[in-house]
Amino acid sequence: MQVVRPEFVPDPSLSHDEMAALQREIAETALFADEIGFDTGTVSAPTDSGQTTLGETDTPLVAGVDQAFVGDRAVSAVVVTRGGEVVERVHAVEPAEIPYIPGLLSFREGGAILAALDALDHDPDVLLVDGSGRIHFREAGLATHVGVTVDVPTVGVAKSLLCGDPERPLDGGFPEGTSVPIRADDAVETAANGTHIGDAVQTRQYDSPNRHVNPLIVSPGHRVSAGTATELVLATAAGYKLPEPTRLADRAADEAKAAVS
DNA sequence: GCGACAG
DNA sequence: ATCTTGTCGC
Repeated sequence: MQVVRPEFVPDPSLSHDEMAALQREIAETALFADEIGFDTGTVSAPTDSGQTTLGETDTPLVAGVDQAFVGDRAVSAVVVTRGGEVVERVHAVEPAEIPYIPGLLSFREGGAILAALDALDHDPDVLLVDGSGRIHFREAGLATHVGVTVDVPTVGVAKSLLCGDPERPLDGGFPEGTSVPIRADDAVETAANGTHIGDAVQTRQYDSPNRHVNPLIVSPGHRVSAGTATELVLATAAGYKLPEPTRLADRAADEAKAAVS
């Protein structure tokens, strides 16, 4: 898939202020409401009702995106799935021009992700990107930046909270299948306090009282609402904390990294 | 100045 | 993200 908005391709040579300014533009261009070309109810993980039904060419393509690093190089892997089955896997290696800076992650990893997406033969209906989307200081996290640049629906799937106020403490997690709203606070400079910017989502939980799993932090990237983002993550989870497309991309990134090392 | 911060 | 063995609990 190709870049649709060249002006938003992450440029690592920009100053921090210019990066922040670009993110504000991206956030204004982003759509945090549903504009997806498929039915959320048709999305599923492998372990649901057996395997994929014969020839489900109508089932949406859900891709997982994840990165690994080798020295100063970023390895981005994209795994496209349909009904829980792998349809395509690609990866790209690009130099990581700048260090990790909270709030500016897309300028470090974005280039490698766009390169990997460019190598794709299939055009995913939605991308599950590791990191934040709308849950970001300027509502323009990695998932939002990538989604707006290629104009494809994206969901941010993070393992920890960057900013925002969870409606309830996240420590200890919640019952499996549950989600808790995360609202904008003073750290989110572009949104009014209280705005629903994402959810803490419990894709997995233990039954025993002396062991628990912390929730995933899910937020809209582009062209999806908070509710749909959470729904998609829960629908593609298959017994593990990470949704299946993300897990597969995780593994693919590690394998590609090993091959590059 | 202090705190807080995805991957 | 990455560096890494054992270890606690199902």
